[in-house]
Amino acid sequence: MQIKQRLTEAVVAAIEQLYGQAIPASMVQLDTTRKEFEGHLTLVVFPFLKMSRQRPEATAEQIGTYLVENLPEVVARYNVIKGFLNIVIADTCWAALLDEIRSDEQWGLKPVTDASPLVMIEYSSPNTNKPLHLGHVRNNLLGWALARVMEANGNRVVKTNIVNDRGIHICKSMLAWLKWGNGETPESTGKKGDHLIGDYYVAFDRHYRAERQALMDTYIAEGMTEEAAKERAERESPLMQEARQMLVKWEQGDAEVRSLWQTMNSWVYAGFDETYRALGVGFDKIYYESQTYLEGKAKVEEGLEKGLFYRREDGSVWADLTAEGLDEKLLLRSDGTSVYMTQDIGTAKLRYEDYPIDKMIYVVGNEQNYHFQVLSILLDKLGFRWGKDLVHFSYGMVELPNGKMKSREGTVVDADDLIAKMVADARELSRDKVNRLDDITDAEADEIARIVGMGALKYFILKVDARKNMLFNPEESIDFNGNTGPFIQYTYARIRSILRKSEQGCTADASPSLATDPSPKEKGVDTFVDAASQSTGAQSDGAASQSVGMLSAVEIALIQQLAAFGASVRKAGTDYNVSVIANYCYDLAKAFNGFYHDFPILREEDGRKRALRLSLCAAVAQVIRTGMGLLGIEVPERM
RNA sequence: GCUCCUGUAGUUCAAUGGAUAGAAUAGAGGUUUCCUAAACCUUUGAUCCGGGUUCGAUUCCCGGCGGGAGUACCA
Repeated sequence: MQIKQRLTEAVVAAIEQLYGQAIPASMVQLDTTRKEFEGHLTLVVFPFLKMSRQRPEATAEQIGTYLVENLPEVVARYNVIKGFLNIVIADTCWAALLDEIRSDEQWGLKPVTDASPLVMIEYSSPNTNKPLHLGHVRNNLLGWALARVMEANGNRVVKTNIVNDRGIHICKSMLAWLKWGNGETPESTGKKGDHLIGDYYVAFDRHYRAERQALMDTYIAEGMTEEAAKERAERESPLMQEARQMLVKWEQGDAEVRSLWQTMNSWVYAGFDETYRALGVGFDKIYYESQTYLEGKAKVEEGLEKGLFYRREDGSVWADLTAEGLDEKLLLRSDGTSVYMTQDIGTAKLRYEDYPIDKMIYVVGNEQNYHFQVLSILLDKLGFRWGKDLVHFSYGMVELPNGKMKSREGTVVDADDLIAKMVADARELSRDKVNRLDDITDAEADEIARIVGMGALKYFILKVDARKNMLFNPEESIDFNGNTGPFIQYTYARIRSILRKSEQGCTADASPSLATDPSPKEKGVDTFVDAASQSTGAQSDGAASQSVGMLSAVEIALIQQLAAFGASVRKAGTDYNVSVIANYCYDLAKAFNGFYHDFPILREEDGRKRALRLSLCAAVAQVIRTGMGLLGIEVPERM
């Protein structure tokens, strides 16, 4: 924000001049003034007391006087309360800022160039044996939003997905399909492929449990302890043995197994694509574990030769991380097959070859914090430039009222079901309100319901700090009122409605509406600055709604909030916290609604005030659209 | 046991070490001949406990207590 920056510089100069001390800009703390005091920005003077060697009030007075004298075009006046210097910014500054916002569609975002750092973000990363559930939804929405936020902070972003397409889990589904599938396909059943495969995964588990239980009962009857019986049953279960054999065949490249594997995976991918499309997420580059796990093995062998790792007598390969305060970590099993960590190393190798990565971000649940701590150290040892500083964007679990979601126990909230329900609810809700949109077509109503339903779902998830576990109660549907996505979308739709009306009105009576001004560049500045400067004689007594010339306190507060957008984007980027943007958008919409309720816009008779308010409306709509866009949330023209 | 994360109104969430801890929802009450009432206004209600650091602590440090996760030749 320009105003804040100029003030900061002036304060640094003031300290230099008054107390002869050079201070870093970071010492200048300027907060938004609390609404019970007069002022826009408040300087906290406590940090300067040691230099001034005076009481807080006296210090604040001195700095305030300096600012009024040396920066009169910005600082209109000030007041002091204890150690807080409340600064009133000149109207002209706010008016100019409004024009600045309107002149740049991308306002608040940093541009990306070829020289920008390259950030790779891995997210989604599904297993191919079951459909996506609410936990994946959180991952996908966070990953997408984080990518947008990193872009908005001036980074080139590559979005990537590592698909876990091989392993025992997919063999279980394959086996179950062979045994009980009767040749079913997505076409023959009309089921999405990922759901069909998921059903077989569950079927396998059901049969396996029954089988295991029967074996256990036999062993216990033979006199084994329950624990020993369970262990033996798991080892000797014919179903599980078959699944393991299938995995071995897969690794050996058995044509029949590979062919089935490919067919079933293709069903799953078609299903995933549909879900990804509904969520509005996508990827620039997709990796498959079936293509990376061998690379990982090679990389581990390489590390073994360099003496970074060691081999035990049974043939397994380990990394000793006790020097780093961690344990020893398995990298290759005694039979030479790879583990999770091996695959991540292999994936890293391929990515390293494909892109000049400056920073790598993994969007993965917090249950894997330890894994990424280890991965970072291993990649660093293996010579990956970005390994040491890799970011594990660790997010919390989505919990249900009765605990965690468990695929096998069927206590999951299915992504497709949830999406369908949100859109259906939005459609249902809009039925009561369509009377005001009487010319609407069914297709348009469907599209609005999609935007609003998805908006509710996305905002519900993204407004929460990603690190925290969050609760989802399927009994209570996600809200459309209050602090929600639709609230913000509604605010946007209302503004758009006003701007449309003003366009119609403008062509009719040629009133000075900025919303329809064909050349945004020539609008505003003169009009607003003139209007505002004529009013500088007027004094505000701080009463909330009293106008200061053209700009009321409420309008200035709105502009000030708009001005803070860039800072929110930066904070979201440096903290890797997209919820900052969600909360910003809510606060802005909330503030606008108050303004909308109390102030006439189209009905305002003073042409210049009307133009200014329309411009303010347009700026709010613009920032809401940009901010929500960073979250991957669309905004409707009507709703 | 050890490591990490986390404890804020009844509930779901906010608060770069700053002024009287904000919202939403639920509860109570109000607002529509007027630009979209998915809105607006009023009201009830909270920092787990004990120390420490300092002008100032929900925030940082130490110790408890509660919740979650990890500590697999699973991914």
